[in-house]
Amino acid sequence: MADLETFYNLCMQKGLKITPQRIEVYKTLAACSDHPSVDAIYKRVKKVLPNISFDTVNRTLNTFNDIGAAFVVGGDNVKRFDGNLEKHHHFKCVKCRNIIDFKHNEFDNVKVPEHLGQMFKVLKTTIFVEGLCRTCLEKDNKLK
Amino acid sequence: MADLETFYNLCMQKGLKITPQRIEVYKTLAACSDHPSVDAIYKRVKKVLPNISFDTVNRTLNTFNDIGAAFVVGGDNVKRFDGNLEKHHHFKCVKCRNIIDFKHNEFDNVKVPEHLGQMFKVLKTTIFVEGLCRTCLEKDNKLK
DNA sequence: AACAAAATAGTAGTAATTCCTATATAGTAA
DNA sequence: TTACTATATAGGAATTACTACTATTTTGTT
Repeated sequence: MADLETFYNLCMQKGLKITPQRIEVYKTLAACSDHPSVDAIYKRVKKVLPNISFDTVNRTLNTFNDIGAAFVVGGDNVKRFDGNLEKHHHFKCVKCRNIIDFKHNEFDNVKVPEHLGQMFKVLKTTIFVEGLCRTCLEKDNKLK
Repeated sequence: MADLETFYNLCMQKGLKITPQRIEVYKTLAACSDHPSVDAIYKRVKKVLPNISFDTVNRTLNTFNDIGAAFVVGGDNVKRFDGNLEKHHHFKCVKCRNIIDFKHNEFDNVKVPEHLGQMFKVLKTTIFVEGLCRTCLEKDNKLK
């Protein structure tokens, strides 16, 4: 994730006020290498700002998502945020629904097709692999 | 989505019983070109099977996801199902969170890296593009 | 036709997320 | 600095999505 100064600029550009809550949520998310849920981030931020409310954390994260300072991953019950702006890709087990990051340089420079680039402002392109993880595969085999 | 006979075979292979509810959910999902939520599918199926319960629809869709007869898309609050097994890719607007399908032949034969293929049984590989759709872009510009 | 395992209907329950409103704060301009 | 206005926050209530539970029904098989 980018540094705080970039964050300040982004906020000013979007007309968002810089508040201690936003700064702390931003720093917390930036320090995560996993895909924390809102609740997980809330608990961590609460250690620094004990009075912060769950709603504020949730609203702030959604705001970050809107302005492209964070991304939502998942597709499951719990919304998870990805503050890792370093290029990486996702594998998702369709059974246990865990999402695992992986890096693969060849995937990092995928060219978006012309017609899409004209219709949308593209912020991010990732490869999304779905299948069965080893644990779920073994469970499947045992059932037979 | 594949035809009913393929569905029957898949069920037998996995030891799942073939019920009118499962058949109807399958047919309904197959007829959708969008990404319906559980609730949307429930409402449609209810027209044919008025007594079906929400729980059954939800459970059935999750079962389909488990056996690879459908996929979950989204990563937002509401779980959405994709019954379109034809090769296609997704664009997601980070702001309004709509997911739009697009086809691009060059994306259809992405090779999964060696180490991943060894760790997981890969069922599907798609390109996931995130950014801002035209509507949201225009709203953003108006705010300034 | 009878049986056992699996699936369903109809809630009730749980957990995640958003909404509401009074209060507090950030950024701006005098 | 001070005052002002728009925005943001805290706290809790409300809403929504999803899952769990149990009695009953059904499937696939003897």
